[in-house]
Amino acid sequence: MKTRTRSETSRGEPIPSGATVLEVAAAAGVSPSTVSRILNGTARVSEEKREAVEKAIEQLNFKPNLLAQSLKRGHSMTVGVLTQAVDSPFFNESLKGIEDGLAGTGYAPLIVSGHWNAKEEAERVGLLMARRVDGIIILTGHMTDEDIILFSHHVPIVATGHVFEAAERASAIRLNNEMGGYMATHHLLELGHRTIAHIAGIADHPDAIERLAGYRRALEEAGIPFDPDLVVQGDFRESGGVVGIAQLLERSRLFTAIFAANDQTAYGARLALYRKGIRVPEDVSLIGFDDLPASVYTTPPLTTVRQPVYEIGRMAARVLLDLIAGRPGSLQLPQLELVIRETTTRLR
Amino acid sequence: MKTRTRSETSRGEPIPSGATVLEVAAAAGVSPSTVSRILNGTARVSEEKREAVEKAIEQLNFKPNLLAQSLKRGHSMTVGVLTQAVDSPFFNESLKGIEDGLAGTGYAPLIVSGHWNAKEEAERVGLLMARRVDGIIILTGHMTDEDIILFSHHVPIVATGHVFEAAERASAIRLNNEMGGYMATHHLLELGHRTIAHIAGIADHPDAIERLAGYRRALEEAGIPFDPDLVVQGDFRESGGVVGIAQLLERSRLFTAIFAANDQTAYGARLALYRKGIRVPEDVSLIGFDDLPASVYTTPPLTTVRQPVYEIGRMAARVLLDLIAGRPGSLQLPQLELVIRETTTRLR
DNA sequence: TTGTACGCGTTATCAT
DNA sequence: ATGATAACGCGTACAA
Repeated sequence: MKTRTRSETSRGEPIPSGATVLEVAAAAGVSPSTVSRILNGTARVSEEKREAVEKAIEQLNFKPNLLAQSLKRGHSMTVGVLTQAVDSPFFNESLKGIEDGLAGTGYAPLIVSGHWNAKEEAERVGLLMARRVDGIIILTGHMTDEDIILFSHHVPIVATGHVFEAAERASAIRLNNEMGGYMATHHLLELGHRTIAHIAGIADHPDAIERLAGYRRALEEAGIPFDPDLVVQGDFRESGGVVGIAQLLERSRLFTAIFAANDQTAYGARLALYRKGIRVPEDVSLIGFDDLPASVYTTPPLTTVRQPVYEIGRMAARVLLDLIAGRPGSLQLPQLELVIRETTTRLR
Repeated sequence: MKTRTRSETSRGEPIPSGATVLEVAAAAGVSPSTVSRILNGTARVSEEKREAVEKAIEQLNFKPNLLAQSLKRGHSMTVGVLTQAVDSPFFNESLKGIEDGLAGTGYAPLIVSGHWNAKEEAERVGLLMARRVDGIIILTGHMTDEDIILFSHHVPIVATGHVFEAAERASAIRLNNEMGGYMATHHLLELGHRTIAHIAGIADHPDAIERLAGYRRALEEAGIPFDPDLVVQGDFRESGGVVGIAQLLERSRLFTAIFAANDQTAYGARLALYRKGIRVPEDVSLIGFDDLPASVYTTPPLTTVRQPVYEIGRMAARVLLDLIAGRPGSLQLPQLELVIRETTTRLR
């Protein structure tokens, strides 16, 4: 019969007990410093003491107190992540990228939400700093670039959805959203559409503004005058798409295609169209922006401009790690990509 | 002109500087203990010193180092959350509930992922313990109940998707999944369906097993013999729904309705049916389980059994807070609820 | 190679 | 009411 000498899970994972280096040292008959040395491989230790200590560690299920370690070493092995909403598929794609980018580095993400509120965002970042995170990733939001730079004087920061020039300890990861808006609209134009509506994103968000600019540039290039009646305000969420379609329909412009500022907006638009008995893509073509995982499973699957959200998160993590380590932190991002599925079709 | 005496954001949020109580004490001409007393309101302090200290705090932008506080006080004001996938809408609904349940309490969630892997889950929980979280919320997963009880000897735990009896410092939040499976199937039966397929969840997951049991009970009650050919294995994800439909169709049973083990499975099934030109709900009725936010926006909107995922997260947080405070921690959960939308219809 | 003593930043105890 | 001192658990300079 196998004797269970220490508490462990059914699969053999030891369960940390809360023992301290002192107790381990006492049990092994050595000094605490020797235990520390063995733990960190910071100096040579005689074989017999090493064995004694390792045995004691195992028997006591000792795991170093990361709080104490952090206090002593001056870093917490934690990176703060400011997201806007934990229930948003868009942000969570990035979160997954961050998680993967951090995997195996010993760093753990501490996630807080800003809810698109500049004041709340700043307060959350302050919280992260009080917890002495070693770096912060900011996923878009409404804080000003100046504020971010200000914060970065105290802790390295990587931000997405912001446009500031890279500073000493601050990097902005940006995609060419203007180009994305252009690509989406251009795709529609190529299919023969001439009356193309746009449901925009959050009013003052740089991404939203740029996508709209791309939409206008494509139109202009095709010699089609910009019609403000074809553009309605959205909010990057499904509900904005629903409302947007309602408004568009009220204005009684006969659009044949819609460019939604993001996929979630497109989902809402899709539903509103369905409610009105307007078929996609037979009656109206619909294109989104982001390529969320769910867009593969809509009916019909959504044509969209793929934004490498996951990769952005992953890259943000790597760049932040660079910044923390005092390295320059270069970034090379994948490009936007048109993903043609089944919600867009040639105008009959 | 307003003089800016200290560094702050454009909206007036002060930026923590990393000053210590010692520096504040020096600047105010008092002892560190007095500063601490004022910070924590732990004893009466003369008005003049209070003012001096508060001024020093403001000028230095002092914020207490939570790491040091935690070490000293013996608790970290952090609760660990073991989720399975940060990119899953299901788990993120709960995460949102947890976030809200923790709001205003000073506790912050530290989120780690187990990826449905018992070994990884145990390892992650160990990590959380090393970081000295004050409690842990486990969102389903594959760890055994015994392991969870074992962990709970060292730190309070609230778990969902597990069935163990409440222990001293461990609570399991469960819904009646069997009833849910029954409700879904019963709804289909009421609509006149007699050949009802089921795409199951993860093979050995208690929730999946119970939902299947509910399906069987409803069938039995209606006097319909159970047909194993109508049940295929899924995995709680969209891909499982796609594969499930393919298998079902191969078996050439002429089902008129489908009960998918969860909404994501239903999404996949919906797409597979669309690909085959099978209309929902005209040709086949489809019902899911969970009522994810996205289910409102599918075309057509998905009929499903609403599981109060958000409330579960919120409740988990409150119960854990109780456990941490040494209170009993009672739970009273909202019930499952049939949400009839547009993917189910009466059999012609 | 090993141990002692100190400091990380905070709070609690004990004097005064 | 206030200050000096010890302690939380760990890592490390220094001494041996």
